[in-house]
Amino acid sequence: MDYNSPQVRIWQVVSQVPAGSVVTYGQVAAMAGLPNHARMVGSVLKQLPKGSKIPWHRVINSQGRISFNEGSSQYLLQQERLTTEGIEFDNERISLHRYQWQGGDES
DNA sequence: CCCGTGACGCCAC
DNA sequence: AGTGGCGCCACGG
Repeated sequence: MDYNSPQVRIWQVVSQVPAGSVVTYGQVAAMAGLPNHARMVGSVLKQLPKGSKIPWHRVINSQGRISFNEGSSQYLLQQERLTTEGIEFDNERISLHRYQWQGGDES
């Protein structure tokens, strides 16, 4: 396993996002050293094994919305988890201004 | 190998 | 605010 592959770096970034905060796909890509590769983040998260501890639900799109189709079981699961962590939805939208994680937590 | 698809993001209308 | 086009690129057929 290549511990410096794009997917591993993406996992590492997402893993650092604290409960109660969110990050956008593009932001994760940039933080992982892959600017302009937001799509890859979605692709990587999609492949996560189902029992994964990685907090994939804290990743939303740049509009502050969940990227699954509204009403899908996945959408509901993500929304449920975020709500549980204290994140508020304003008409299906999350205020990035209030919840977006700004990193700066590096060691 | 070519092509459609997609958990994206930006910008132009 | 909605729609469409494009850049990006991993995946599956």
